[in-house]
Amino acid sequence: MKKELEKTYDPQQIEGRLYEKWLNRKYFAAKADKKKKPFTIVMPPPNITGQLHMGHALDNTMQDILIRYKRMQGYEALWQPGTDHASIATEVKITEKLKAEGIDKAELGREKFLERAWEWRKEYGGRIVSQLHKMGSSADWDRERFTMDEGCSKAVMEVFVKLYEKGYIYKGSRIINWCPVCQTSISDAEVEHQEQDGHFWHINYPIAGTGEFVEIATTRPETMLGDTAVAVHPDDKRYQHLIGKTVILPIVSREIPVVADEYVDMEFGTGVVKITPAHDPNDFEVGKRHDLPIINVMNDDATINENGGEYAGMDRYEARKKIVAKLEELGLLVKVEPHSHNVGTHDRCKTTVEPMVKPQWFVRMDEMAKPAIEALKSGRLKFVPESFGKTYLHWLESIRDWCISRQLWWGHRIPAYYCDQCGETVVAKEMPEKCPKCGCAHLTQDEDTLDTWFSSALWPFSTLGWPEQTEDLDYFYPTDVLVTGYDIIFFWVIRMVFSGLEQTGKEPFHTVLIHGLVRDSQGRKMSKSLGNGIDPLEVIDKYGADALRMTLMTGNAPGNDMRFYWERVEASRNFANKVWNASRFIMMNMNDTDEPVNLDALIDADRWILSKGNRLAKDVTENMDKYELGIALQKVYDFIWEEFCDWYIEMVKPRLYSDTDETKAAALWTLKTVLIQSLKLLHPFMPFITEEIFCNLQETEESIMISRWPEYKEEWDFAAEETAIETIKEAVRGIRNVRSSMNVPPSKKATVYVVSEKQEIRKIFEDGKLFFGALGYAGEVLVQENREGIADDAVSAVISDAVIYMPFAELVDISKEIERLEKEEQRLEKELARVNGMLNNEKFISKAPEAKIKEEKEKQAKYAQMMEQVKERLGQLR
RNA sequence: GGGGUCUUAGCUCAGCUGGGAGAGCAUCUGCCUUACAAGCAGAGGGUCAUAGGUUCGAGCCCUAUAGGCCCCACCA
Repeated sequence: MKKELEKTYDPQQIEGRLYEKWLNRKYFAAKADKKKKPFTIVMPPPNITGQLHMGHALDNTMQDILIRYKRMQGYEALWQPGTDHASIATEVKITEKLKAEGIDKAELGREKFLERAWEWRKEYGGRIVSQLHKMGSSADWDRERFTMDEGCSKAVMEVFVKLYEKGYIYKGSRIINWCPVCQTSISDAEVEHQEQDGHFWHINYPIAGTGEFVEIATTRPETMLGDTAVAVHPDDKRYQHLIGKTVILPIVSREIPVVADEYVDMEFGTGVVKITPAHDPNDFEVGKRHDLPIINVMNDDATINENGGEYAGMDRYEARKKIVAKLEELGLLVKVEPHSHNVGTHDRCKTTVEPMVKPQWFVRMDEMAKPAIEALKSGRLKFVPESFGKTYLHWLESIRDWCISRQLWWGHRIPAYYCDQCGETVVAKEMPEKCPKCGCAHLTQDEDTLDTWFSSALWPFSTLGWPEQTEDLDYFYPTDVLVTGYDIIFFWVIRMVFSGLEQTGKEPFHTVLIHGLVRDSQGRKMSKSLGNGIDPLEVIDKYGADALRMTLMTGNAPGNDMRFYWERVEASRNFANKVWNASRFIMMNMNDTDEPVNLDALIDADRWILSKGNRLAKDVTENMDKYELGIALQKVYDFIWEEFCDWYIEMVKPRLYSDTDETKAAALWTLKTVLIQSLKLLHPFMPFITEEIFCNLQETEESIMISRWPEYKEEWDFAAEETAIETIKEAVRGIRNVRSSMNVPPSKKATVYVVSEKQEIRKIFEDGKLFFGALGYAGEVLVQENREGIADDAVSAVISDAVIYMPFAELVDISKEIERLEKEEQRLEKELARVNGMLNNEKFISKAPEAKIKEEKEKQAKYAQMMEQVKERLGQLR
């Protein structure tokens, strides 16, 4: 006897057990197998500081769905997992923790700090991984990597040295974004522009040797301490006479030149700009063109340094106040206007960044951007949805050099060594024994580490063994699909593409599948500060991983944000329960003799559902291949709930409950076959419940996840039977409709007459009498050619090619019946008007495709026929 | 300033290559029908933002407008 299932589905009881089973049986393991085609996804490595949030849940669900789908299709599917050291995020957390213990990072020193960091990694690095297990993620965990493990570090050194030797990596003193709180440089991508209300201070600068002034406007008065020029537009008629003169910088009393530069916008402000090369990227460029001195006036924590004279030691904003006050006192402050402008902030700590000139390492982007642009334009790389390709192109086309050095300790230390004696710079994978120039044996390694994204840019190939030419690299690389949120296209996707192309000559993947953000029910971003985040683990505890996965996948198109509602999780859980109970029903009715059934033994209803399921497999596969995961899931959902449960199972019941029915075995075979097929289609989305049912149903331990994905079968296509059953469904709906409008309870059975002139229609109902009667609450079903013997006042439902009559002796309400028929008449009139309109249009006839015309003609005939019946009934009743 | 995207039922959203507007939730009416009340059956509810255009035919393609969101950008 088959094992009986519990009455309601309880995910808690099965998820942990099944995941253990999958792990033990090594189902997730992929190996290079030349007989199979590979399919590879690299998991975006979560930060070791991280905890699973909805974004991870969505991201990983999508990847798991694709991996499970491809695995079932017979691909050697590798989902390569790992974690990211997340240099700055982790360093900040460790520093905070140290602080709480009363330890100062600087006092602790680099060595000891790194020891603590590795301890941290050991303690927390596995946390998020075990949380991903709860989602059902079928990644090959035995291959788990870490961006700072030996292999990845080796890849980083290799790339750094290669790019340096090629001249693509260089060190230079340039203006960079500096975070005064994190005390490190950051890249352009890490700067977030925020609109802030500020002021526009108009200041008079005295022109040297005259009693005149020139009025400049600035949003950051404190930077005037570092002014080394004043600029006007070369064509500006107002200021021609000033070019070449000098002005006296107020407060500082430095004499600085007036230069002409096209950067100045004559229309904006006063048309005169103060130039501070050390603290503004544009000014820096202007300074370079005019060979201006660079005077840095700030310390690393954004306090004013010794170049700021009496303001030294003050915070930049305090200095601003003091300087404005001083200018006012000197009578040089012309006016103050409110002004809103964009301020660059550090995306991690939200501190306003300070542009500063510092020696940093950069990656030259111009050459490497070209093939990355070409990859998209040629179609070798594509985004889903496509529109993100434009974002990608736009960024690459206007890309600037990438500042990769960070003044942090946790990360890959830059492999540059400086000779203590002659100062020579040596870039090498390992510290050289002596200076190649002067032979000195004392070299010191660069103190800086690399941007965390430098190592993640190599992730698709470093995890597969590169720079070694491993079998895995050869087999699994290039990978196939990259799944990620649109928020990290710039940080990560672009850098992987140009790195992949530069190092391996190939795009690291052919498709980038983009998803949006999971927001709260009010559409707000989930965030710690708002406290509106929903913990995926809580959802799993309450409703199960399958319900969470389904919630994240339904009703959402790629790239769009979605809102999280508990109601939606409930709906998903309800579906799981539905699947569970349908399976339970089937198992309750199965007998031990599992005899094979010939297709010839099937009746119309069986063939109908088989045919529907067959086409479903085809449709779902097409959607999956187009990455329309939400649509695919919706189709499986609709099929299981409506067609299979609400219709087919109900049709089959009278046969199963009868001891004498000869088609019982056929019914059971069909139930089981279609259920298994549906479970397989559902498995990528809801792995746990499908596994549990599949194994119970088949009495096997062999997982559904390694079963074959359903394929369309020609011999399961039954067009005629589909039409037949659709006719019966139409009749059943008609009956239910009539009964419902007359408030007839289901317990009240009636004789149902099916009247049709067409022999083939009568046959359909004769063949399906048993279940048609059950679905239509019929005491008895009589199929006949005309309405002989049927009371005139019997209620009726008109369907295509037939009329269904139900005599309710004591319930008749003719006026209601007429009302209903008149409504039907109106509906048909509208339909006919539409169809006739089309078919009477000569242009439609001459231009529309033939198939469409034929379709409309068939409809016309059908509606006309129904209309005739309705009119006839109305005539009789009136 | 540039680019993207959205505007569809009361709410949240689907809608594939143009060919009779869909789902979930909510609402209303009946049902404890021996898989499931986390259920079954039925019903109501939409000038698909607005205005033009292309087409035999537009929620879908093109143009403009309005509003929302997002990204990028060196107007000090």
